[in-house]
Amino acid sequence: MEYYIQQWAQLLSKTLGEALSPEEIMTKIEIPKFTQHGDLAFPCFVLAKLLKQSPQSIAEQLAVSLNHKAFKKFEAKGPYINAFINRKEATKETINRILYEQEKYGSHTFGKGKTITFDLSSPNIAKPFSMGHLRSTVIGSAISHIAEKCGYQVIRINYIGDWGTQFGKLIAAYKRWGDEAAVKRDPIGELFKLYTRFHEEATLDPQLDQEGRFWFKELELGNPEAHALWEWFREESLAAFNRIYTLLNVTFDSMNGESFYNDKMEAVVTELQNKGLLEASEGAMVVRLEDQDLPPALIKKQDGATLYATRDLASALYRKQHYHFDLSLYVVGHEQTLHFNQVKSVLSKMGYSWADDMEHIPFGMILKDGKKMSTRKGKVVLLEQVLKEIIERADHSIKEKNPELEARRIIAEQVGVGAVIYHDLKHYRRNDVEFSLEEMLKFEGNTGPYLQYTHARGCSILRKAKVKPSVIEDGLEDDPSWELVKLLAWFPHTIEVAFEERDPSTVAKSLFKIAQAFNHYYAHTRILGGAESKAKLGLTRATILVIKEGLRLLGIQAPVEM
RNA sequence: GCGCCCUUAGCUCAACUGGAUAGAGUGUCUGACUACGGAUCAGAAGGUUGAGGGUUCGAAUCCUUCAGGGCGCGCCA
Repeated sequence: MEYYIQQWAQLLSKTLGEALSPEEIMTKIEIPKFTQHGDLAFPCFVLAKLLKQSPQSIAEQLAVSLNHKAFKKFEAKGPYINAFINRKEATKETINRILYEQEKYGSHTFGKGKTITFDLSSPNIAKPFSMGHLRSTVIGSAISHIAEKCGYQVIRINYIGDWGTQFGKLIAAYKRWGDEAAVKRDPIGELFKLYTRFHEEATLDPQLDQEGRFWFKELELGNPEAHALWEWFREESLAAFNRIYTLLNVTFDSMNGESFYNDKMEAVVTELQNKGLLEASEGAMVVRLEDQDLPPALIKKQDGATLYATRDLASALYRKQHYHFDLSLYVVGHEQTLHFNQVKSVLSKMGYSWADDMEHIPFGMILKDGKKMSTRKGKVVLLEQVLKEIIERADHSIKEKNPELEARRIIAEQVGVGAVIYHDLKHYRRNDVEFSLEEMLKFEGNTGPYLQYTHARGCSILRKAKVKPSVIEDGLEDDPSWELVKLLAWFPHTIEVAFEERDPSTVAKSLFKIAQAFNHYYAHTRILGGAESKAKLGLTRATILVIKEGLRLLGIQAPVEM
């Protein structure tokens, strides 16, 4: 599709006697909203000033003088020139390219030789895996796939929250009210109960907070009892997280959590000291950032224990040394924007210019009744519960619609999980989303299962056709197939935009449109048999290849039957 | 109080980053050949883009004021 824009821009530039460069024209060319306005449009307003004529008359004059073999015709419509692409040629080219490249279609090379580290998921041990963690996991994972498709080498880091005052609190809570057998039976549930109880009682009894701080300090000092408890909690939690990651089909290259940086923090603190950045303030150690219009970053607490900023500094340094990243992306909720800016600023002050290569990718929160879900008060929706429920529904649905399907359980998982992932990724990542189980459990309309269903149906046709077209000789011309082909042709560009914007929803939206166009096509055209059967089958196969690859980028499976 | 973000159909969201008649999904109502899989398709209804002002050929989009909401703002992460 970009090819046509280029061609037309060159042609326009030439006929205008180079009053505008092809590049300038290219940025102006747009895709018309209405099909009767053709495939590409050029608004003539910019020319009005240059040529001192009305845009309407410019459009009229230009339209008649244009001529290019890739285009069927050019039409003036008010101040616009509309271009109509030669469909037969374009459908053939596009379909054949997809059939030839298959799952490679849409790849780019601009990331070749460069490395990106991803900070994603990063759940807190001691807290259950919530819907909020789902966002970081799923968005981060999708962007990392998209980056790979653009040629980058990616390193997925799950920076587990396995260190910090919350462990002191958890240890204190366990020592007060804990029951070993109960924790063994249901680790996450029980630990979470202890955690919320701690926060409830701490509001009445400030003594508790002190106890929590005390135990964290002990943990940092290497107290064996504290350490053993911490280790136990950590293992149990990780096992539970891994169940979820398996379901979500997410993998990591590093599970180095915050605790990994314990022995690397003192070095950071001394470095800050040596560089004269550290200051005592109200008993704590801080780096002042007034010149950046930011509040000071806290490096050490009054009692000498470290804070998350300290650990984030240590981990950033480690990642740079270890992975030599060209870009370091942090997929973290937007409520941490300030913290992230502080960390970056401190690194800059330390003289590390690569701090500019660190990028926060914020996303909106999942709200409940318009409010943030608070872990501390126990008001969270647990991802595992939601997944369980939705897989059950998918299973039920398959039983009803496709009773003889084998491996129902596996497909049900793919469909259910696909619904959850897609529901998250279809929204622009920065918007807050209101949590609605009802909405998430839907399998109709703009949903993951809709895309999967479209894919399965396409596969079904190919099975019946008993041939797998790998090249077609003739193109197609009808409206429904043309609309579909245009969308398929834009797919590579979509990938590029999705990467640049670090926005998986771009891919999700494009897939939905493709599926919609295919279903429309399918409903109005007999694919098997008849004239142009081979081209139509080719288009079908091209479509399912793109849907499958697009879903893969989003982390969603594409079953051939469902 | 200060800073950042948000407000589009009943609901959930789009709109190629300033372009033609603001579009989908869902919900409501109505239809689809004994169908290449009905988790689909077609149609109807639904809007002063939170309010006012400004910038220009042109504004949901940029600037400004106001209203409503969210998040953050030194010992949580």
